[in-house]
Amino acid sequence: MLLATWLASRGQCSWSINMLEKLFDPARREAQLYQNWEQSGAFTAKDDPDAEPYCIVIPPPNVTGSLHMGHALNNTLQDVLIRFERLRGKSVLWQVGTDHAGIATQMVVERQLAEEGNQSRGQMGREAFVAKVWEWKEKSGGTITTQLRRLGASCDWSRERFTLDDGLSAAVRKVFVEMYNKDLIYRAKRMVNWDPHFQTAISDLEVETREVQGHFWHFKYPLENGETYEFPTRHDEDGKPTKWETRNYIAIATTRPETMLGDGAVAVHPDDARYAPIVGKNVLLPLADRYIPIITDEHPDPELGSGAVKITGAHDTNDYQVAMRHDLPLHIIMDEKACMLASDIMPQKYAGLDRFEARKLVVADIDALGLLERVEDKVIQQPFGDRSNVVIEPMLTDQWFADAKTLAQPALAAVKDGRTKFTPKNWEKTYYNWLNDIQPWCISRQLWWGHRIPAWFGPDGTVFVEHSESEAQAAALAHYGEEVALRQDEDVLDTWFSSALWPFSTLGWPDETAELKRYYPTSVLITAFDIIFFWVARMMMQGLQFMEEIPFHDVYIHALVLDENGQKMSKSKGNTIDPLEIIDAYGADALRFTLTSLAAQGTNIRMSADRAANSRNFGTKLWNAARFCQMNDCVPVAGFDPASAKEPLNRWVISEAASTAHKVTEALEAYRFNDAASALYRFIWNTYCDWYLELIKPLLNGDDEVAKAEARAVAAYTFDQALIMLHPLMPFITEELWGETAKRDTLLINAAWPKPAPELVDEAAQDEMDWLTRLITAIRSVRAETNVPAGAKLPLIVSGAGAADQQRIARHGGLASRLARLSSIEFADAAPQGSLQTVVDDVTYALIVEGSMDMGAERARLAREIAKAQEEISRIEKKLGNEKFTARAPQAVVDGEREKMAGYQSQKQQLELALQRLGD
RNA sequence: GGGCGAUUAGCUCAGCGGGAGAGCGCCUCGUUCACACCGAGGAGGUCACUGGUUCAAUCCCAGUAUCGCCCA
Repeated sequence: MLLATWLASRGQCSWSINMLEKLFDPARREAQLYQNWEQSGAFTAKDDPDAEPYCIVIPPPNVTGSLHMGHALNNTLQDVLIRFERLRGKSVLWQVGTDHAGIATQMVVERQLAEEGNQSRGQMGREAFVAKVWEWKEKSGGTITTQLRRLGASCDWSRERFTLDDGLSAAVRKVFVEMYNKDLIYRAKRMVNWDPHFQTAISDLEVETREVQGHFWHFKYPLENGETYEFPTRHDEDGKPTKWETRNYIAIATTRPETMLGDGAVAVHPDDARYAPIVGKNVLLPLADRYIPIITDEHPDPELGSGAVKITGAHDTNDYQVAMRHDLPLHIIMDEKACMLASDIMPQKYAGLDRFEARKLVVADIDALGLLERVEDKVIQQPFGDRSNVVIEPMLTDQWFADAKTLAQPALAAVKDGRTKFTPKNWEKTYYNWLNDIQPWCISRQLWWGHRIPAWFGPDGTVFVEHSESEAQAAALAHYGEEVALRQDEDVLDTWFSSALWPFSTLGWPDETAELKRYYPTSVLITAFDIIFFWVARMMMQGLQFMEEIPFHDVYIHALVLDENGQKMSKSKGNTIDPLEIIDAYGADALRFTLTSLAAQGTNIRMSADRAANSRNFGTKLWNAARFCQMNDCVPVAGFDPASAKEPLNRWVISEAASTAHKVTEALEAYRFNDAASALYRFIWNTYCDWYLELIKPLLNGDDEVAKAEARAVAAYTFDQALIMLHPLMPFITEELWGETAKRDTLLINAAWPKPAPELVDEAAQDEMDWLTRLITAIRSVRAETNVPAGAKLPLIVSGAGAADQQRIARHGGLASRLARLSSIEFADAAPQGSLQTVVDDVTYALIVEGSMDMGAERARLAREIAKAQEEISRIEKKLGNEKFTARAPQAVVDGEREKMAGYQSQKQQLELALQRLGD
């Protein structure tokens, strides 16, 4: 829609007629403002070949997700950068979308089916279930994208992608096939983390190791044929055994007793002399009634427990390594639900029992045999599924793996040689550590929701990895020389497998689209540290593999959002702060500004509603400044050139705006979000509202039409500058004010960011206004501290002023009078007796109070001031007295100190005089 | 066990080799024509500790203590 049409169609095309309301009402206006942006086409990437491209791909939220504080921070920061670069005129693409979240989504839909009393997943079968999930996705999958809109996220919704879209699915298949053909993907029987609840393998990263209170059960495994050996029970200081006992068993300890049913050996360290006599002999595995050997291996730690460990090759990662080294049998003793699996080696009584039931029974039975030596309480490290929250079981299963080690090498190199940079830089170390120590990546999942693995098996188990079933059939025909029935692998791929392709698959790969050409590599990836391994590293691997180019130039790692007590927010703790509640209460701008100003590099963020209220107040301050401008006809003047301003006051605020623009630009370019926020806060609140608007009031109410016109133009110009610069952080209120304060050619979202303008920085004007504000502050301070009634207007006598100061006073006396409540200003040789005095830059300013003044308070105040000056003098004296300092410090620093010294000395002198003049 | 980070005002946190800062809270004063979601003024800090480097250390280095996170 054309802007003019749009402006006309708004019910409130009233900028020149209606006063602004007293407060901005986010709840009433945000949705409309958002819609205006979206409908104006501002979110869609410009097709301007001259514009520099700028692209961010969103970390795709789970399709099941709803907006939490982490999302709010993550997307606020992205939107800040996106809006900033859009204002700078770049061709901006914020690529948005969601991922299918295999386990999470399947879980949600299964739960829903159960609640609605439907058939279960198993009953309805794969095809019907997947159809149900799609149904769910269409109906409920868009929650988070709606919520992102409420946050103000200006992403390109026209390009929204989903990891299971046709295009992205084709990309996944192509990647899988190519990696398989390059031996970067293979199928193997290996130890994986098995989640008995979801009944699927999960990756190492989806396992959370927690310390829990557990037990260490010490069992005795009797030696075969009743053999015995001498086991040392006491040692002297040198570690030589001094006492022995005769044993007919070997003691082992375990935290998972039920696994003993699958033991293949007992291992001791080769250097462990205690067991040397029995190495190579067999022990009877109790309950199972099997004999297993005692072997030596480097794995057992002689210091730990008895020094002997049971080896369950198929159910423990370390034991698996030992078993492989010694060719031990791998007895699989559990099924996919982690129930004891009936087999030749499984005693009947345990078959079918849940692992924890089996554990109790095994312990009881061992005890009954007199083979339970003792039970020790022990804090153990236990693996849990991060989604299922059940204990993960290491299991030996057939899975597909990606050769992460090979993929990692280019990914490491790209960061080492600086093609991709992390901010803050220290995260690079984390990235290196993980990639250097990377394990094969298990990419198959025993789920139905996801990208089904494009592998088909022939009757004899030969595998054909192809893009489609027909291609697999063709390959099979070539292989067998006849048509055969093929069976597709049942498994789907890890969701992260498709997410790893996100930066290029969303841009159209494998097609060579214009977007891919223009926006890849993307500019920056913004994410939290907990996703470096899951996602950042994998995107690096796959981007370098398939695009032969890094996926992003920068990676900005932001903090976690904690609650106000510094605790990680979690639903189970009940300490979550819902970003939508903050938006409801204070507006999206307030939430965004709060998060941005707290987003300092390298530290976590503590979020509380108080902070949001403060940000809301900041918005209100801006709003009221706009009302003030409106009331005083401060409207933008077409073609106004800020360099043409004459009044020092105006030149000063223009100067401040320019240097704020410089600061904010630098801060955002360096991802120093909090610095950008504080520079804006300072400029708008402290400079513009507290001083500039106050200072122009006399002008606006005066008769000098030329001065008035300049003040109006400058007030409007600098206010516009503030709106533009604040827009990335607080888009709604700034856009509203932009539209309400003047007739505009464009929406604020498409306005032009201030260009660097060093010529607008006027140091003389800055000095002069700095002096004026210090003078006003000094007089106010004297008045307040000596309890002068707030409303009283006092005469001011200036003494000791040179020509320059006299001129300044002549220029700005009126302003000072108004802001410091003076009735008159006169010059004199000395301050009158019994007046209130203050010193600014060697000049004494005396206030004449009528009647009796609070002499005690004034004396105390002057004494305090003098003491303060003396403190400074002493400090600098000490410094200047140090010959090494004057000899070695840079001349400018030494000169600076001398100057300061002189200043403090003369100030102190003046103050002492003032104290004298006060009389007794 | 390995790695990373933190320790600055009552609270939450910036800063970072040459004069200790912000917001909130607190105290005093103030509703005159943008704003009480406000204005003016003020109090409050051996910048965790111990050493070292330096003319100069809150800042750099080493160690100690406490706390937090990640990995095994």
